[in-house]
Amino acid sequence: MDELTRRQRTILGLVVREHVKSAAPVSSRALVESYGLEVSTATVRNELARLEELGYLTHPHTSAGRIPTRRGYRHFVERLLGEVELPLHERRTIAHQFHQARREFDQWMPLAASVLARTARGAALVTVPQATQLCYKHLQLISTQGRMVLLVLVLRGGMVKQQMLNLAEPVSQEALNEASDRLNQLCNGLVADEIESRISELPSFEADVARLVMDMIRRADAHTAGVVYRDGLSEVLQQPEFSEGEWAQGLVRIVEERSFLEAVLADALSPDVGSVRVLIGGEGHWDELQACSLVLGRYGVADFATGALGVVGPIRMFYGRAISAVRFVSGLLSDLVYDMYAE
Amino acid sequence: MDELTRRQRTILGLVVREHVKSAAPVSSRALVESYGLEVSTATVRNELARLEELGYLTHPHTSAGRIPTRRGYRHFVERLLGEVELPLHERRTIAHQFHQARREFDQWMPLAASVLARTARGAALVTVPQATQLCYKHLQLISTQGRMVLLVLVLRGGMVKQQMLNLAEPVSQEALNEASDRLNQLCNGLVADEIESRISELPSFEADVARLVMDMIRRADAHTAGVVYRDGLSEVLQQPEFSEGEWAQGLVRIVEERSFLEAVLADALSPDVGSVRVLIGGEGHWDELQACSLVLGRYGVADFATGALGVVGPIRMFYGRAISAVRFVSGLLSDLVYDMYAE
DNA sequence: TTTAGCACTCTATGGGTGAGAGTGCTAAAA
DNA sequence: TTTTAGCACTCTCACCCATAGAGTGCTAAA
Repeated sequence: MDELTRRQRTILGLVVREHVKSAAPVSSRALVESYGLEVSTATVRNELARLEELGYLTHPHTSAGRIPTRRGYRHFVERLLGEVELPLHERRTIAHQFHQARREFDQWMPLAASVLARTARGAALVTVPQATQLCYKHLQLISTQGRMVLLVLVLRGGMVKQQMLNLAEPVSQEALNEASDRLNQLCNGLVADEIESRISELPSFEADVARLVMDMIRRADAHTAGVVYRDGLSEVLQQPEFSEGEWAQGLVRIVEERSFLEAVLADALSPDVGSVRVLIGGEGHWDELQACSLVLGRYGVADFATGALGVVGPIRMFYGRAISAVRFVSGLLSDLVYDMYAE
Repeated sequence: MDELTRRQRTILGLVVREHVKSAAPVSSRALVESYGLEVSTATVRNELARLEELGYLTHPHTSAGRIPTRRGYRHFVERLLGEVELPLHERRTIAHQFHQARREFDQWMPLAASVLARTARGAALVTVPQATQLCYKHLQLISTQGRMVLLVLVLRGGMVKQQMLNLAEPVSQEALNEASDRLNQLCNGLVADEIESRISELPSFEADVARLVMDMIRRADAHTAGVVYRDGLSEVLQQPEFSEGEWAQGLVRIVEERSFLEAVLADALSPDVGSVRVLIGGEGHWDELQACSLVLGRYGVADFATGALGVVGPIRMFYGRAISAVRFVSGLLSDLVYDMYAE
């Protein structure tokens, strides 16, 4: 992997930027004219040929301009982009929106998805944060009718699960309150296994409820794992590469098919909160994603609860905006999650 | 609007069925050969010409076969389809799945979407049920750290809302329990306006919480209104009419853009629980939906809580399957919702 | 090392052609 | 009056060809 000269780096950067803007192959003339290079088209052509030899650029056919290869994009993202940040006014607006919504848990994910989609100009994906260790915080049994009871379980971190249960015989709300209180005293802060070990200390009705609660905690992960908030898919589908042809398939699949998304996340997402990974054109082993790139991040509080967020777009996406948007929104979400946890 | 002869109806029905299967224009020969009609192609051609004159069929060009018009599909759905039902074994399987999930509120919507998509062979949309009249059922204040408190509000019908609040000074969990109890006694079964009228009866801390609760109840509608579960979009996008060209736009927009879906639902969805409406090719006033049809239903318990569900597909969808699937799933969901409500 | 000049290659476009599909019409048959 | 066979007609589709234009690669000179 030879070093590139300064001029080669400049030209590679310009080809990427121009192609991202125009969606068409970039010619030597276009580069010289649009960016006022101080050299002739022939010189640029020589450099383009060299960059192609090195694998950063390619040709659709002999007499077309150059387009970046995956490797070209990768080099652009890792070496040429530098540290990018959203403009201050955008950061302010976004931070303000998150501040407004800070109290309303239900709003966080849709807000994050919407902000990401608009800021990064791509389709946004945000998963619900998953607690690394789920533990009991509070339980309430609420009688609804006859023998039907609504069980509301609050886990540490504010996750709330609900389930109906059907009792063998009617129980008054007062009795339900007492049972709830007893369970709350015994189980506060415990994980599923610890609850299991204390079940024997409980009267039979409470023990039944506790068993159910254990189940709910154990399955809570699986249920929420898949909940993904999305935004902006239809805008991205209007990009020329998707407007016709079957490239749109991969884009729609990653946004709509939970299992596909999970596979890609498992493969490409970093375990570290705050880090951002870029997956370009499927990186050779996701055929459906040849025309797409993903910018993926993880947010939350390590060892407590983390979630994933990302932007999907055509391979010629605005990487600078996407990366800085993912990083910035990830930070805001992490702050919100952090505030929810007792230190 | 002239009456059609029996033979014309038969032929119209066959054209629709054949076109739905083949996705191509249907020729007179194809009809005679595939369906063993006892007449010649010339006779069929005469009838086809007549059906075209009456507006049920059209031609893409002179020497192509016929395809149904919106009117043709409409007639097919309303007059020719008759009462359709899913085969018994499918109904059994589906009912069984819903029975398994009956206790787990969070599973209802994704299950319904997944079943609908697979059964109707289209993209499924299911909205969360919205209570017609939201009323207070239970509240719990849970201290998390220092001055942060998690407020969990249960509404009648099992809807659970949560919100963080930041107190001016720390309050112990015991005091929070007492406040919760007082509010629960006073507010059980009340709607937002009734709570407002009783706020003066409460001590200041509880009154503040009650004001917040009122807000939450009033905004609960707006928040959940938009929550839509989806499934099967990527399968539908593989249909030939969407695989290239810009028809896919309308399909993706209705599935992904909340506001667009809401506009269409407001326009086309019947207010009656259990009824099913069919919107064919946008019916002339939704341009984006020219290539799509929707089969929409409403489920729930009238005057308590209802939601919408539907199937979106190409205009040449399997209307029989879609209608019966929507009707059947709607019934199952309605039963679940009914069970949640006190009579 | 850079550049001007030029030959070369490939695409995109438009016209032209022939095969094939399917219709509409007409006139005869039932 | 309805049905049908036969046939002319129309339109698409696939293919080929020629041409214009874009853009490159190469060579030789600056």
